[in-house]
Amino acid sequence: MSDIPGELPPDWPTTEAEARAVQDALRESVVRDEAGPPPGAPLVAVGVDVAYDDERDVVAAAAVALDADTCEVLEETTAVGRVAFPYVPGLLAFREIPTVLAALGRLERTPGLVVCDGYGLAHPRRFGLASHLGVLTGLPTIGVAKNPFAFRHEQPGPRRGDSSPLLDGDEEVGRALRTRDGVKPVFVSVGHRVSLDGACAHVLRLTRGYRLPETTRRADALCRAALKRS
DNA sequence: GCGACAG
DNA sequence: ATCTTGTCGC
Repeated sequence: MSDIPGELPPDWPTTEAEARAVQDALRESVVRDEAGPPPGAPLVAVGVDVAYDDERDVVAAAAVALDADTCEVLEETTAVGRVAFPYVPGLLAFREIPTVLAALGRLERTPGLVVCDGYGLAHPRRFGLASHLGVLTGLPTIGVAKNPFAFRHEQPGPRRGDSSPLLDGDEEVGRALRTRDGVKPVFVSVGHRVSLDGACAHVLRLTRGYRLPETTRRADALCRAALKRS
């Protein structure tokens, strides 16, 4: 087994006020001055995602480890749990991380990079899901979101690889990155221990013929399947 | 105060 | 996220 803590810290919050306090306490632990794994070198890239059944109050998470060079699947794990937190914009981590951590903890390999669904530093308190998961595991993480959340951006150029800054006021908190010619961009932000340039480079490298990187596509498919089987 | 708002 | 059929296009 990898040495990822598969369980939650003892102070895991149950109320919105506690959750915001946890974010404020942990946000300074985000490491921003590491370049992260060099794009192009051998890398185990892990995608994580979560699916919900609010009727049954069930949540399923998946972690899929890929060879970043070939996108070959190396390993897949899942975990099922109870929905422990409502969806509140800005507090997504508290809804997703418990089950994601359980799935990650079942991985044999240690991820070189974790690709999350959502945001990292592009967050009202600069501590979105990807940053939170990074701080809890110590792993390099990035966030790839399908929507710009509350942030502004100019339309990037039309070609794959074109990008424009994602802005909170005048601060660049992420990037709108075109992964396919003429297709709506994805929104990339730093989670932990990776630069923004590196994050975008990895996203492009992990994207093969679809808008979303293979890591998130695989994780999305797997957690949905795990939810049905549960 | 009101609306918008990752998944 | 999830509810949901067909449909247009490469």
